[in-house]
Amino acid sequence: MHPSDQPDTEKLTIDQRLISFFRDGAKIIGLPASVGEIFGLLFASPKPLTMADLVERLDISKGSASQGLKMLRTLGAVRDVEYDNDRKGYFEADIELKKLVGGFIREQVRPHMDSGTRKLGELEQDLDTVSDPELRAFYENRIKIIQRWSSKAKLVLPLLQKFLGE
Amino acid sequence: MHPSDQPDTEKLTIDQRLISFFRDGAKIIGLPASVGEIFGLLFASPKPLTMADLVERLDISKGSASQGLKMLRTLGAVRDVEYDNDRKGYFEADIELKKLVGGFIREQVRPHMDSGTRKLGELEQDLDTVSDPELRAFYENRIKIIQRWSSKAKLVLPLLQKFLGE
DNA sequence: TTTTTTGTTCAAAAAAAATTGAACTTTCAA
DNA sequence: TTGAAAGTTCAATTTTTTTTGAACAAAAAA
Repeated sequence: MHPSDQPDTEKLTIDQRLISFFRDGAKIIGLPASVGEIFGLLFASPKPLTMADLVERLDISKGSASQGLKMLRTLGAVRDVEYDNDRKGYFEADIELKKLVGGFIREQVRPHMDSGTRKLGELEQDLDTVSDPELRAFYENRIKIIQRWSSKAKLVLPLLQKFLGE
Repeated sequence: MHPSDQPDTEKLTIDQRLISFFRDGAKIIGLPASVGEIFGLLFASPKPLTMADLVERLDISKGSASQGLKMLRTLGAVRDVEYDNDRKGYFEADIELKKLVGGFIREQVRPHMDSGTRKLGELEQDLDTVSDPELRAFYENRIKIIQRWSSKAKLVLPLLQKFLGE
């Protein structure tokens, strides 16, 4: 019997736990685990970190670190900061929920919604090609249903942003 | 030059388009493409379909059809119906947004949120193990930030459901 | 019964997505 | 300039997820 009766999970440090927390969070919203880990480490760090820090502390490749940072910057979840008047780039996690959610909606949700809206339009065009009147009426109704969903979805996003902003 | 000057996408039938629409939608919310296709075909069908219909019309395996239907039933997106007083099982798409979103939240969102909440609790426990007071104060603040996010998230879901329920 | 039809399960195969790392580019200091 | 440090890119690899299909189980018809 081992001296410690604590389960495995008890041995993790706070920063390891934060990294794991954000790794899981990233997977949930459909982002690569490495992206979540990078954000987690930055979030858990009292001072800005370099790409080399990420590579070392997360044991990931330079490629992953570079690509992950790129994605996080695009999402507005990480920002470049001056530090140590050093030529290296330093990074910091953004902690404003409004900004994080806003970036996610802008980069991940909107493009999908726009493409969905476009496809829906194409669908409507093609109604003319349906000759059987009964089937056509059925499809018309189905398309109306999706359109109702779509207009709700379009209202929800700004509402959500408003709710999360402060 | 080919006689038709229509691009490829113009040749699709309405049901093919609906299948493609829901395949994309499924991928976006992190469900397998086949699950989206099954829902799409059911949504596009004026009458209930059997598993054999799905296998034939979507050209998927019996295994995929069975698993996909299972998931869709769990989500409350598809229901069993009596039809043709036939021994076979017949299925129909559910078209109530409230129910679709509710099922998704119940099956996919809540479990993740609960696990996140648990992890957050563990994190808080471990604050005691941080001896450096400055670092500890930093972590305390970080955890507070996540807790604020978390309580917002917990308010958002019922709000969302209320908004979507007619 | 026995046979046929219907549906499920799950190990293996295929497909998709993430990650690596080496080659390349950029930037700055010497 | 040249060299070294920092960062990016992307084809190849690894990992993860999805899909398949054959074996199995359940249920009803013959």
